[in-house]
Order: sequence, then structure tokens, then C-alpha cells
Amino acid sequence: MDGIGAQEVRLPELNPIELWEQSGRAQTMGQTLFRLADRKERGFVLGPTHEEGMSFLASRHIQSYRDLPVTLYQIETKFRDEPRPRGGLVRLREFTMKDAYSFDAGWDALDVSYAAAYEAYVRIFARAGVPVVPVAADSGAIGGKESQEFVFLTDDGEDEILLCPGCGYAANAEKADFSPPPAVPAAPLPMERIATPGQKTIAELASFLGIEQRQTVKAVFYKADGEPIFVAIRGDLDVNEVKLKNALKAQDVDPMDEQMVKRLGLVAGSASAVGLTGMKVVADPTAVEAANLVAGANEDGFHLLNTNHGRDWKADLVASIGLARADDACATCGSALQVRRGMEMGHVFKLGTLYSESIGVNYLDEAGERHPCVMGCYGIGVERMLAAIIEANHDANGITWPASVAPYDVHVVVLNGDQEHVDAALNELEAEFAKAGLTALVDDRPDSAGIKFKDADLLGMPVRFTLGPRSLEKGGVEVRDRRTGETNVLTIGEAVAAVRSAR
RNA sequence: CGGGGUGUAGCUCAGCCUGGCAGAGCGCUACGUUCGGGACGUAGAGGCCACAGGUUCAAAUCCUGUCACCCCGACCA
Repeated sequence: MDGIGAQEVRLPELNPIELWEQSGRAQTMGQTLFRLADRKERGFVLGPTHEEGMSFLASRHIQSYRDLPVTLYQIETKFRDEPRPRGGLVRLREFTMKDAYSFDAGWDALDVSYAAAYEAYVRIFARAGVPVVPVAADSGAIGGKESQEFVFLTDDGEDEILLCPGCGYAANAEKADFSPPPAVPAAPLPMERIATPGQKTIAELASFLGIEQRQTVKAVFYKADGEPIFVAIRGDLDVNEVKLKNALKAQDVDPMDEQMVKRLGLVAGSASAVGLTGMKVVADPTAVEAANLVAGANEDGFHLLNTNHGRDWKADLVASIGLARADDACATCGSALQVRRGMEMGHVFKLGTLYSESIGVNYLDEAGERHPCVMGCYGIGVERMLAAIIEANHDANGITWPASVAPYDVHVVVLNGDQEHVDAALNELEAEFAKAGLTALVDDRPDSAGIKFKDADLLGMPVRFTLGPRSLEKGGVEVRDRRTGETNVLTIGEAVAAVRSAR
């Protein structure tokens, strides 16, 4: 971060609620905000992220285009009342985030700051020994125009990632574009009502009629911010709820509950938009473009042959809301997409002027005109990254920390430390560490050597020094590389110098 | 919030089905031996069986409720 000219700061965790009302997120973040009140009943929130705070800080200092660009960052605790904390360090109510925010004069300038942060992230993950894949992502509750996640691929991950082996396209399933299989070409035929007793699912219906699933329309019911939504999508596809939410510009999209389905008189298993009134109809292009699709007749046990959009029904909104799956065609090059699971390590966003407008971060340009700053924000989950570092750097005996992120440079196992000459050598060693600016974890417990060696392996500092009567006889300390097991006996001075130069 | 699971010694767990003395391994304490890749012997200490009710002659065990934690879904770094 410092390397790209970012400035470290530290913001309060305790924020007045007014700041969050100003940005509108007191409402939009809803339940995930930890709220509290002081003795005078003034409202506060514990910061779940710091777009508001950073914008407020920036608004006090940025006046002219000459003040820009500015990137501020901090490494600080965030609080989120998560619906379900889980997985040890993977999802916490209280976690540490490295969060950075850039302020620029215009979108082109943001692209430069964004690219710099992006490149810095690539270097950070490489140095920490965590293999990540940058993927296109949905920006979720943070908002903004464009965003990319850095994803650590692991079967334990919470996210589904689609990867294109052909062109390198990579995206979170929430966001992923793809080309649905083509429709079966046909000229429109007259609509026809037929009996389909007991056929509830698309698979049943298709095999009952001897047609392909892509020759049907699937009806799915949702509730978007309390409003009923009827979704029509070709039978061979599933709905991506994130895309649906974005298309509707809704805050919350959930599958419709049974009471609501009943109240609205919807016939699950035989529903369609033909003749439907009283609710908004959202259609995927696949349902609109194909001809002669089989749809529900809105009567249990009956379906309609040859329904056609425009003639028989009409969508209020047409938007791509299909969920990409393994083996779907890449939208760019047509190759079959692959699916992997992954864990989100970091996320970079082009925020735009969302917060600079609501909080009031403005600058005067060369012409003396006032504009809101164009912002970007960049986060890394520290605990989550810790989990990934260990996942990516361990062997059967324990952790194998990359030197760049090891808690200590050296693990010193002291044997027979009660012997005077061993103790004297240890004092000398510690003095050398101090002089060299190295940190050491010294194990001088009166336990057996085996226990201490096992613990050293488990904790996994990159280098282990063994200091005892036997090593001193051989001329100093035994130096052992945690990963390779390579062992040498060196003098105290040589050993410390070797670690220092390797760091 | 919906679904599933678990709460017993410091830790990991058995015991619960089929009610009847509170258990094991590890750890801990003492002594002796051992001592550079998780040693051994002997002797010990250690419990409101999550909590609150109920059933019963008798409850860790059966029933009801509460709480906490873990796992699966919606949220995200």
C-alpha cells in the first residue's frame, strides 16, 4: 500500500449513526449493522466498513484537483452482525480488514488508482504465499460500478467460481456471464392447451411431452422488497438471484413464501405469465426469444403448447438473470466453463461518486467548477487471509510459514538451558538477533527435545535454531530449514547473518 | 430466520438407546529412572453430567422448556 503512495490512517470504530443515515446505509445495511446508544440515547454504529468515515475525513481535506489523487488505508477491526458466523476464521462478527479508499478527479484518474491497487494486491498475495485468481464480481452492499475479487481456490470455499480455460475469463457465479444454449428454431404456431396430469417439474414435463427442457418456460416466484415478482426463464436454466436483484434494483430478493403463493393464486408446477395480472413479470432473454415454448396453463394438471412472448404474454422487464453452470459456454470465446470453489480474500471496487456525493467530498477543477471525487475502495480480510496462508502453506507436521508473513523469523529450541555455557550462548544469540533486527521465539521449556521439535514443526517458523551442549560442541547452533529439512551447524554470528540475508 | 447436531474432568470424548457407585486417553501434581524427534514406573489431585422444571423409590440417562456452540441454506473481507 505504501508502495503505491497510499497513506495510512486510523479511523474511529464508533461512528455516529447520522453519518450512516447520510449515506443511506443505515437502512440498506439493515441488520448487519451493530447499533448501540450512549447514555443520552444518541445512536452509534460499530463500523462494518469505512466508506462513510473515510469520505468524511477526505471531505475535510480535499478542496482542489491539486489535492488529488489521494489513497488512504487502515488495518482495523470491522464489526458485522452476520447472519451466520462460521468456519473458524473464515466468517466472523469481528474481523480485521485492510481497507483502502482512493479519491480521484474523474473516472480516468480512478482507473489509474484502481489499477495501482489491483497490482499491489497481486503482489501482496504473491508475497504472502496465497495463490489467488482475480475474478469479476458483484459489488453487493458496498455498491459501485465494477469490482473484482481475489479468490483463493479451495474446496472449503463459500463461493462458486466460473473459469474459462479458453480465454481466461473468471467470475464469481453471482456475476458470471455465459451464452445459454441456443433455442430450438421454429415458426410460431397457435397456442394449445393440453392435459399434463401430475407433471410438476420441468424434467417431468419435458420427458412427458418428449421434448427438450429448453423448449419449456420455467416459472419462479420471488419476493423483492416485499413485492411479488414472477420470473420466466427457459426451462433448462436456473435463476441467478443476485442478477435478479440487480435487475430489479431491489435490496432484498427472496423466494416467495408459501402463504404469498397461495394468496396470489399461483399454481406451482403449472404457472406461466400467460393471462397473469397483478404482479411484475421479469423474463430472461431466453424465454423471450425462443418460439413455441411449453408453459404452465395456471391450472393444475394443464400446460400450454406454443406460447410466444409478445403474442401470448409480455414481460415488464427483460434482463439476463440466468445462473452460469459448469459446461455452459463462455460468453467471450464459447469454451466450456469450469466450476471451482473459492474463498474471497480481497475485493476491489470502482465506487464512483456514491459516497462522495452523499457525504460531500468535492473538489474544484481547473475551471473552478465543483465536482464530487470519484472513489475506489479496496479491502483484504486479514483473518481469512491467515486461514488461506496456512491452508496453502503446510505439511504433515504443521505450518510452513512463508518468511514474509511468519510471526517470528526464527524458532529457537534450547536444550539443557540450565547448563551455564548453553545459557551464555543463548544470551549471545539473543543479542545478535536484536542487533540484526530479527525476531525469535525461544523455547526454553524444561521439556524433552522431541516435544520441542514437534512443537517447532507445528508452529512452522521458516528457520529453526537448535542450541544445546551438542550443537555447541560442533561449533555453534544447528540451523534447520522448516520446508526442506536441510540442516547445518553454524557459528552464532554466521547463523544470524544467514537468516538476515535470506529474509 | 429455516433445517440438522452437540453440551459429561483443564482438553478430546465414552456412558444415554435399555434409569441403579461418575468413566477413558491426554494433560496436571509428587518421587524415581530417562533426556537431541511427542519416554517410563509408582502414587495422587481433579465433576453442580449446560441451565430450569417434570416423571420416578431412583435421572448424566426419560419428558418439556431455555441458553450456548458447531454444521447446511440467504449475507460478505
